[in-house]
Amino acid sequence: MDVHTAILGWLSWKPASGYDLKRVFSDSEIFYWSGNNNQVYKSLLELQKAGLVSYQVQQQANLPAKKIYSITETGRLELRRRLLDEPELPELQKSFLIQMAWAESLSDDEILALLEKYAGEVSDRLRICQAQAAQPGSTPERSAREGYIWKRITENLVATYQVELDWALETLAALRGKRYGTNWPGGGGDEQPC
Amino acid sequence: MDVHTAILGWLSWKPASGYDLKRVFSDSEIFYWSGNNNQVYKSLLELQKAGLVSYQVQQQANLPAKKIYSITETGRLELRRRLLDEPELPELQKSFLIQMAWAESLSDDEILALLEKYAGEVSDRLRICQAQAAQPGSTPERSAREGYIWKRITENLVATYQVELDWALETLAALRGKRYGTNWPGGGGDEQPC
DNA sequence: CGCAACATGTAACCCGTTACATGATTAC
DNA sequence: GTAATCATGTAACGGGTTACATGTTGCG
Repeated sequence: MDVHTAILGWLSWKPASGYDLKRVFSDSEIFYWSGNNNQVYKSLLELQKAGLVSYQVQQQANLPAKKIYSITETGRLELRRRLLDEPELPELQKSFLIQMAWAESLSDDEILALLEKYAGEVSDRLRICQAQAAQPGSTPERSAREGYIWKRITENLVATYQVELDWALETLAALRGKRYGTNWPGGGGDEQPC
Repeated sequence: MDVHTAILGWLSWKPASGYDLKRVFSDSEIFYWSGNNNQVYKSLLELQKAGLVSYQVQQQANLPAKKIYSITETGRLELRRRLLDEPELPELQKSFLIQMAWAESLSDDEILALLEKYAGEVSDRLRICQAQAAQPGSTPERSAREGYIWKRITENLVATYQVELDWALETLAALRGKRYGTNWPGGGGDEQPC
């Protein structure tokens, strides 16, 4: 999934400058992966050449001029086309699992320390996501449907980090108690401590 | 989180050829992201130059010769060092969420179709993960601790896909029923339908 | 004075993907 | 015969990251 789609999507909501886009992407949990100068400015140039976006220069007193980009009609069509593409599975790159996988040469204490660190970081991130979910106005809500979808998007991220945290804490507890047996806690093997 | 670590890790369990590594990585859910010729063979050359791995050529009747790579003592030390690195947060690239985010220009039916497709694919992947969890011998179990950790790794993936599936199904149900309100189903906002 | 925020861009690099190249054997 | 598996590699490309380059305003 490329930056172009993310930019077209955002501009289909409201116009923005390259700087705006860069900031909003790198601050966001969903779009973070396209939050750097190079991509944004390069993509905007390409999109503009392809006629999918256009811009107007806006002069500002005491601040540098900015290029306000808007999506064109062609751009809207192209975005629609991309939105209808086959959905892709999430790409999970959990490098921590690789660390765990080959941790046999580490001591119990070293593994526990890693897991604690991991749980802490996941927990921090979880709280950030929950906080972002709370602040209004930063997401589009042109219809009840759209508002609901955006709520679900943040819930998706929260839920994802939540299972990750649960997983880490349960693994931690089991390793601390040296409970290596066949599924003491629940029974089903799933993360749903009802 | 590079391929080097993944390779060193695997070789710390047992020796393998480039071909073995490539196959085992691309078939795996955890290591899939390093499953291509180029990376594996290039990494092996670099690791060997750095003295972290060594190889012996093994001739085979009726089959091409293969280079069996083993980890060196230096390699083990280097691996240990990498295992103790700060754990990284999982990198979640859920391009589907971007599709949902800007779906305002799509009709209800189009969005429902996307969600159904997504749920189907996640469900398929989930079943693959669960199946892989069942087959023994493919993962190291040099100690009860290691066996447990590998079990937890597969459980992590299963749990991750499970929340994703639950999320898709609940979103689907809500959109079908046009329930855009504030959290009808549970109450907490979390994915735990107890 | 130095640093952060505003604002736009470029250059170099890393790493992963796709595709290409070779060549023997086995199975359909 | 033609495709798949075994086995090793290279080349070209794409996309994302880091760092560089430039210039003003405002804050501590």
